[in-house]
Amino acid sequence: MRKENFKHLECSLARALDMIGEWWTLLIIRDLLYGINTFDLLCKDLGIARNVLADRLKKLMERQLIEKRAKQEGSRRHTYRLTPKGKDLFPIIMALVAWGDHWESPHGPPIVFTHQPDGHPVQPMVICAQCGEALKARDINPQKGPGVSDVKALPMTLRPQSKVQTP
Amino acid sequence: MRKENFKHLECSLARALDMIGEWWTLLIIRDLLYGINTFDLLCKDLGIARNVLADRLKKLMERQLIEKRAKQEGSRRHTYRLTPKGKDLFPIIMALVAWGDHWESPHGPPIVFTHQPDGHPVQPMVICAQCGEALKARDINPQKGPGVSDVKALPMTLRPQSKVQTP
DNA sequence: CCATTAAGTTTTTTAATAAAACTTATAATA
DNA sequence: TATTATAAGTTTTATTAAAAAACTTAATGG
Repeated sequence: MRKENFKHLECSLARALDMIGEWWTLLIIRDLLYGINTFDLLCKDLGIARNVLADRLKKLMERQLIEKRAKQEGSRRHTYRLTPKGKDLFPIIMALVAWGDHWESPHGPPIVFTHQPDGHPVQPMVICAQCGEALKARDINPQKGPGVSDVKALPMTLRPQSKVQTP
Repeated sequence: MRKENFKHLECSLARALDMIGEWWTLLIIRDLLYGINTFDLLCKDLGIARNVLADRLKKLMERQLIEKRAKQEGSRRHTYRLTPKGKDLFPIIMALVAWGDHWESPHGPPIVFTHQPDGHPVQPMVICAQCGEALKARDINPQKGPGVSDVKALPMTLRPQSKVQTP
């Protein structure tokens, strides 16, 4: 049967993954951040099949994460650019890179990112902007929010008749 | 042909996605964080097919993001738990949730996460732990790191003969 | 004007997903 | 104790997506 999406879940993680959770998508966004921004460059850099790249770019445009611009007026040669919505994924990509550096790079990071103004190595960390503390799972509690349209689609722990205990 | 992995890329994002980039995987980890931790509970909560869930759990165990424990000694009823490596994805999940709340939840967030000790709504933000600044793409520059084993697998912008310009 | 490049599309093969039925063992209940 | 229900998968079949390579169409560059 058809590959499912996550629209049946009342969850912003599911919604985010519906936008960028497909195979290759986050790597395409990474490349656009690097300035690798035409169809053929993306194709060559990632080693992605052309039909798959075409599909992903189309979906990313529909979802308004990227846009396509003609290099010259009326030309069919294009450049793909991230929209603000797409650029806003940059910090998350950096956090994933940091996770990969830490857990999956035994010989040291393949890429080091230097941070302006003084060029120190960047060290991504997720904090709560409200209180400044680093995020830890045990300090956080999920509750039903204002955007709920179907209680049955919430995670079990948040449904009224829930018998599952949070850890 | 077989669905590719990203081992041909010298990039910690690619390595992270090889661990958690498959369909469903991050939602399974989210559920484990919520305390939804048995096969049947996961199955029911997510609406995932049983064979796919079995495949994902097996891979997550191989990759040491989760582990399985018998509820009682010798029993076949199990509980799945995140390892430290798996738990370390929590801040990233929260950052993705925040992105989804911001860009994909026009009626407000479906779930609000309160933050200890005073229960204010959490507001995930990625900063540089070194200098304390919020991460912005323009302040960051990628450079070849110590873990590079094949220069041709680096992103085009970092290869010696590169002609692509970073934006 | 001719070769090359860019940006896809089409075709074919292979792999992954979904759904439902099935299996095996354990736990709860009458 | 016998019966039923639950848990944790596995198997089977149908559908969909991905990979690779060839093909198309238009625009540059020399």
